[in-house]
Amino acid sequence: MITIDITGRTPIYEQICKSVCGEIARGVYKENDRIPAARALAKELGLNPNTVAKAYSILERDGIIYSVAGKGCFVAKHEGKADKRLTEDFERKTKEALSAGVPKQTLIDIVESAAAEAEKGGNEQ
Amino acid sequence: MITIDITGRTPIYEQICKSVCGEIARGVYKENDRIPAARALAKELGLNPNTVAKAYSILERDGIIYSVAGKGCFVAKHEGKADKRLTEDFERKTKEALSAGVPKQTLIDIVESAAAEAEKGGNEQ
Amino acid sequence: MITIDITGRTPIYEQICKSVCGEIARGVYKENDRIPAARALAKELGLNPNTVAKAYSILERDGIIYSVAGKGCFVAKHEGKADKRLTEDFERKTKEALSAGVPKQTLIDIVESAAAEAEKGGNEQ
Amino acid sequence: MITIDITGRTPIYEQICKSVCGEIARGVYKENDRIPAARALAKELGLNPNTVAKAYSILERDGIIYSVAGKGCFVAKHEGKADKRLTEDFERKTKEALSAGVPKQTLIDIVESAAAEAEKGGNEQ
DNA sequence: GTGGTCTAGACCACG
DNA sequence: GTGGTCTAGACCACG
Repeated sequence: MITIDITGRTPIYEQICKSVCGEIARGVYKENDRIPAARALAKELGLNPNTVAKAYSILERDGIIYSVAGKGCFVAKHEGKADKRLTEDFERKTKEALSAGVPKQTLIDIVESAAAEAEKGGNEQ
Repeated sequence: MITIDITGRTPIYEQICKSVCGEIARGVYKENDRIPAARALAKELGLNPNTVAKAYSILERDGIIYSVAGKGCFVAKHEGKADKRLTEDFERKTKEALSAGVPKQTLIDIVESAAAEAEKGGNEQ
Repeated sequence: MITIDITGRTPIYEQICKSVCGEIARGVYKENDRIPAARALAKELGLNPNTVAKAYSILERDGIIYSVAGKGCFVAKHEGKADKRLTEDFERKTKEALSAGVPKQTLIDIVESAAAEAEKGGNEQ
Repeated sequence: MITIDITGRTPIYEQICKSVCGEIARGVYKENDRIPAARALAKELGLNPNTVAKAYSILERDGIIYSVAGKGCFVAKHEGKADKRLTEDFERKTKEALSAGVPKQTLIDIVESAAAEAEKGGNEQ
């Protein structure tokens, strides 16, 4: 399930990109699988079709999906790009925290406790 | 030293907040210490005074500093708020990555390698 | 109707915050209702847009409204924060007066007579 | 005991005025009593002498004290002006709250609970 | 159109 | 000198 947060600084199209990459990384969509039509997804999420179209065009530009006119969008042979996209924000924030002087161990502790909480919270997926 | 990154989505005033919190967390400024005058910092960074003033007023609202009109801004008894502010982005991105299905170990590996690189890169701090 | 008092020590942005909270508390705007666009309100009140924007951003930080860039500002699930904001100044002044030695009954008398006068003066609301 | 809050919007000289009025209203200083010398009070509170002098000159202008060159400042026949000064902020905030739509009873409840808390807290004075 | 950010510059009270 | 407030006006991303 894709959930969109209209509050906050992350643009909606970016959230869509992340969600699709997440589903690709988790194997929901495999290479050459068709992903949901932009218009259908827009309707489902109550978004402007242009917003979803923008997300898809970014994913295409990044080599994660490819589009076939009149057919739809499909997962490309992306060689891990989808996975990398999921962690690039995390990596940037890691570097920022480290350069601000936060000790490595503090960060690892945060990861551990977040993971423990996530495990406890829900066993879906 | 505070460095500002013009590119990217993080507003300048937010970067200033982070930098000041970093210096407080590292003990550069202790409780009731005076932090640099808004106008002086603006001049040093080549920014408009309003931008620094905005950052300072946010830090005051958050209880990390207090301002005395006509005197300056001082570090408040903030009870770890400065430290928390440095890691809250990291924590949010950790949770996002985990809920997207990224394995805990992948995140820890990223932290480790970023820390190794940071250590190699510069020995300041 | 929002009226602004230029004289006195209360900043304009604070008066806007109070006014908006008053309208939320009175039910003029309910949860998820859109409040007036910052620029429209500024024009109506003859103020600079930045002043209204400052008020709105404070209300957002306080969790009373949330903003959706490109859409507008909306009333948040604020759990009485709007009401509390309307009485916090009064409460502070109550405590100050009491600790200065003003008898409780004197304060109640003031409230009673102010309320009587307000009722007589105008029947709006 | 006079305590000064250097944070917040209330100027120091205004706080001094309030404190002196409070002591007059409570009968600590009676008509024609000498109040503390400005310079002595400044030293005691760690303030700039000009700040205390400003407070005293305002009290004199308002007819609450009178000064005798070379002798000091004394409590004037002020006919309740000192008491009124202690409640004028409270009265203003009462009116603001009422005009914002806060019910009279809510304000009275706040006074009652603040008084109850004050009684419980300390029995000094 | 909407909010978000930033620059530029002014004036003020306070101390 | 210092912070606080405000106006004026610009540019941007988003949708």
